[in-house]
Amino acid sequence: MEKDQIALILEEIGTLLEIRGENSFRCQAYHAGARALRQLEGDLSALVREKQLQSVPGIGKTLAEKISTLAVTGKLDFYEELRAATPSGLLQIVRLPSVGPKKAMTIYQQLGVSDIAELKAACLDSRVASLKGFGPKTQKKILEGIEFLGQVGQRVRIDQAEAIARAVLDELAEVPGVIRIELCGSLRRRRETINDLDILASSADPGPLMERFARLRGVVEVIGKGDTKCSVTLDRNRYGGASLRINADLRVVRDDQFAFALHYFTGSKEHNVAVRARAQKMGLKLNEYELADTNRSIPCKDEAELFQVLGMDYISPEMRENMGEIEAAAARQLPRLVCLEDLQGTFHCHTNWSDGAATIEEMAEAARALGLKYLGIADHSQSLTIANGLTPDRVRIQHAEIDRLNSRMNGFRIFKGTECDILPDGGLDFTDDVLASFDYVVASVHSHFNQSEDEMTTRIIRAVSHPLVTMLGHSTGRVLLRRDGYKVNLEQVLRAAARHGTMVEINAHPQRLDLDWVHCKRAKSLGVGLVINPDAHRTEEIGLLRFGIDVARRGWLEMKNVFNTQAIDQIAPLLRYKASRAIQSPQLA
DNA sequence: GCCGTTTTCGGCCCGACTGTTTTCAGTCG
Repeated sequence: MEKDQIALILEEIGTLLEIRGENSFRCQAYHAGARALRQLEGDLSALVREKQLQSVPGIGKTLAEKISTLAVTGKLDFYEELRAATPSGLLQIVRLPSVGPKKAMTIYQQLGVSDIAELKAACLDSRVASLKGFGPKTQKKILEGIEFLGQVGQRVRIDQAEAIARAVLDELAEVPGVIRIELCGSLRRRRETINDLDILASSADPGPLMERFARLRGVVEVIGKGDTKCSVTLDRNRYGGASLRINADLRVVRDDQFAFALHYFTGSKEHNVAVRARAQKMGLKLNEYELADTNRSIPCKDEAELFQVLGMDYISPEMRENMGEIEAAAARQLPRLVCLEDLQGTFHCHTNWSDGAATIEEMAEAARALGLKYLGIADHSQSLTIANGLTPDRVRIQHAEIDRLNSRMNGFRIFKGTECDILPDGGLDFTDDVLASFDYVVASVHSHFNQSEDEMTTRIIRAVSHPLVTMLGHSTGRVLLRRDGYKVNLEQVLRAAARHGTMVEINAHPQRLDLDWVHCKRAKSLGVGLVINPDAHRTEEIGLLRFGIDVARRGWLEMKNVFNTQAIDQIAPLLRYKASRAIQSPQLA
């Protein structure tokens, strides 16, 4: 069984134990274990085989045994027994807002209600409101929560969340008395999908901000509102887009509390716990309002000062996942993360020669306008007829066109590339002599997504082992929140890429964003070269590169790990390097 | 259930808010 599946089971065990009223720290341990597993770099089966699971923070003796059992046999008696003893519908019920494990258990024991449908019926004839500790408002919230479940998926893509957040910040910034205001939470950490918006502001007078927030243009419901904290549901259609709902929280603090609150509400939770533990060891107390020793508060005007007092270098929000960043910051060994301004060009863009909307020249001019020094054109290859893939004859004509454009583009270079299909058997969609006519080759899977994991892994490894393949395109084929990627053992693919000097793409399109950040970090440690590509089909999509930078930073990448930070005069010889290396070392081919 | 430069036992974040109460339990982040 794979680690993501096992993580889901650990999470479910944690929730089931909560419903049964188990010690909350024991429940937490299962949730923490699930998260540790998800963020695990490298091969789970190897860790299991070598009995090294316990070396992973958050996984102790018990969890290591249970994970091993699941990994090897795909079954776990402890889990089966828990499931048998607790109606599975309760797992849905505890996810409803304002319902937690205690209320779920009360509903089950007092009313015999064990799934959402029964709960809805119980609310409609007011049986829920009559329970001790419940009332009409709770019942109404539960009903609304059931409706909400029907109409929305929970997470939202980062680009969508960001657009709504910008509109909200613009409205709030006008409110008199606002001193500082920032986005926090997973959006500030630049995760690929976002659950809700967290906004933090400082002001000596929170009242007007709270009022304004509850009346924002996008608000369809006020979930809760106090003196310093307010929660609302926003709908994007109030800002002119298609309907998309997301919850948003605003917290207002005094300005001298802002640095602590910003760190606290940025998270991640795991990072916060670890930082607080570090503070405790230093005899300090850290919470969302202050840092203090036994007799006095230690003022910090911003996060940089906060980290400094705790003996650490500044940790960028993207790295705050308790994945080693605290130790690295304390040892003054944090990487200098790559940033958008470091990018000199990019390699995976389409034009109207295949399924893009713009001409080669328009794409090149758009890239130049963004400050880039070169652009790689990688239109689809011949077998992708649905995207008007290029035949070898059209490739030759396109190359002549690129030569013509290059002859008059001062200080800018268009590189000749292809996004060449990886055929079902791992072969490539052009013959070697055609492939050799390009400056570089991006190899991608666009067909036969439902091969077995072994077939797909073998297929992709064969492609990245080819001496003329420069980089692997979108490595999992996922479309975020719409479809999972194909089944592939990325660990093996990354190892093959490292062995053959083939780069792996970070696809910057916010609908895709593969390689994900965990594998990105793994690729770095395996010595795989990464390249950030927008997969642009229109001129304005070249700007999507910034979402690829987010992934790179979450994956701890530095300039030297990202190929397209190289200056224009370095690029051409480096693109030829792999082919020449293969010729010199034929055993690699 | 995890963890250890004060601990192999005893901590593990805790404050805001809501809805139900009439002083507080449960949820949430």
